[in-house]
This record gives sequence, structure tokens and C-alpha cells, in this order.
Amino acid sequence: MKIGELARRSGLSAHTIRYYERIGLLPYADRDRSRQRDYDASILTWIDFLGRLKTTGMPIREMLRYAALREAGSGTEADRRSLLERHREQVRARVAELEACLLVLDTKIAGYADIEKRIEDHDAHQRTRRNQQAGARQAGSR
Amino acid sequence: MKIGELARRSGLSAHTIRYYERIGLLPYADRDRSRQRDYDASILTWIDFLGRLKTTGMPIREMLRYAALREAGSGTEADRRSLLERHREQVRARVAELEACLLVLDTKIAGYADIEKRIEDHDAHQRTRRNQQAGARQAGSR
DNA sequence: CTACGAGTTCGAGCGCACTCCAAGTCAATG
DNA sequence: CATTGACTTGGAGTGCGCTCGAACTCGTAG
Repeated sequence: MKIGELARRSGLSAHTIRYYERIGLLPYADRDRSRQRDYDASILTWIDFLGRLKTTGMPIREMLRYAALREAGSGTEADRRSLLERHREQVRARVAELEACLLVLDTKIAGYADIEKRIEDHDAHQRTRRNQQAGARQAGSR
Repeated sequence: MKIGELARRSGLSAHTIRYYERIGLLPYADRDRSRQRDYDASILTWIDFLGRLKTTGMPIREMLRYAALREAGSGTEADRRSLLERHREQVRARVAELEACLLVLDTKIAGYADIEKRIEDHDAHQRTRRNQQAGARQAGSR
């Protein structure tokens, strides 16, 4: 698979794929006779996992540490595991934080809803009064 | 309250407070006789809410839109509400996304735990075999 | 042979959200 | 009166994670 197809299938741009290789997030890819990168489909699994790390807010620095352990092969499982466990805790904390903010947002939104409702009621009341006055005028003009 | 105290109480740096005022996120603060900013405690509520928006990933661009509506005063409640409602949906989506990633992390971590367990078992087995051989040698040597 | 499309490298540029620096002002203290 | 420390402004610099451009090389189709 060449870089263009990998880009389409991974959702990254070819630029980003090269950038990731440059910084060491992706392993140095084999090149064909004309020095073009030639990828194995298995790289998609790795890119996908990197995407998870990224989505959960892991900085590239730390992904690099994980990638390096992975490259180092067996014997690094305990380190990789504890790195992911620490990250998992951070993600859990983040979720809790977002949920706390959601409550604040709910309250704020409910506050605006109240204000809007009060305005509507007020308007409806005003209309009713105008109509009553108009009715009274009509009745009086007969 | 001067900027230093506000910085301490809000958790922002004085630099950041001035930056926020410059871009319009904080209202232009009144100055005292010697042109120093003089804040009312009520600003803390606003900074706190801005913090919630920031924590939930709202870009400054959008906070500015909200801040502008707020400055515009009454009549903008419906807009402010819908802005916050749209944001709330994004935050909810983000939480869902993080939770999906947490499942992937759990699986990955469990995988490493398995590998480590297999290695431990293997080592324990090796030790047992060595002990048995040592025992057999001792018994034979008697 | 030419033209194309997709790839290559290297380095510069960008958007975001700060963060910091230099040079100056001011009020209070010794 | 001199010093100290907290403040002022305007503008430059930073770190992150890309993103893009220029100039070039290939392999294939017409």
C-alpha cells in the first residue's frame, strides 16, 4: 500500500503520515525500487490505536515513549502497561471533570430557559390586555 | 481588587488576565487614579464560567461570541442559550468518545496483564523444575 | 517523447492560547 | 529623597501539532 491509499484508509493526510514517521510515531516504512513508502495493512491497527491515544488527549511526547517501548519489543510489556494505566486514570479524571461541567451547563441553560419563558408569558399577557382593551373599544363604539 | 489578587483568586496569571481583556473575553476593567485595574469580586463568577467553557474545549473564538452576547445585555438570552446548548451537545459527544476509548484502553491493558501473567507462570514453573532437579540430586547423593 | 499523477525531501509557515520581556509609572516605606 | 514592589503598555517569543510549498523523481499512458 502506498502513502496515498494509507492516507485514505487511515484518515490521516499523507503529510501527517510522513510527519509521524519523521518524529518516530510511525516506524520507518520500507521503500519500493523508486524510494516510495510501501505499507503493510497492519500499520492501520497501529495508526488506529495512536488515534485513540490522541483522542484521549495524550501528547505526542508520551505517544513517542509508548512507540519506543513497542519498538523495543518484548520485555517492555510492564512499562507499556503502566504507561497506559496512568493514561487511563487521566482520561477517567477528564471524563469526571467534563461531567461536572455538564451539570454547570445544564443549570445555566435552564436559567436562560426560565428567562425566555418569563418574557413569553409577559408578552402573552400584554397581548391579552391589548385584546381586551381593543374588545372594550369595539364594544363601546357600537 | 487589583490584578495580582484577582490572579491569585482566579487561578489565572496576571498576564493571562490582561490578555483576556485585550481580546475581549473580560470586560475592560475600571482603572484607579494611577491607571491600575480595579476589579469587582463579581468578575470571579465570570472567570469561573469561562474556565468551564475552556475546560470543556470551547475555543476562544466561541467564548468571544458568548462574551459579546453577554455584553450586549438582555435580548440575547435565546442566542446565548442556543450557543450553550450546541456546546453541551459537543461535550456530551466528547464524553461518549472518551468512554469508547476507555474500553479500548481497558482491553489493551488487560492484554498486557495476560502477557505478564504468562511470563510469571513460566518463571514459577522453571523455578519449580530446578528445585525438583536439585531435590532429586540431593536424594540420589545420600 | 511527452505529459500526467503520485510520490520524494527539506524546510518554512500557521493557528491557537498563552507567556514573557523591556521600559516605564506610581504609592508607600525607611 | 531613594528604594521597593506591584502595576502599566506594546510587542515579541513559545510550544504544540500539524500543514504547506518548492523543486525534484518515477512509472505509466497516449
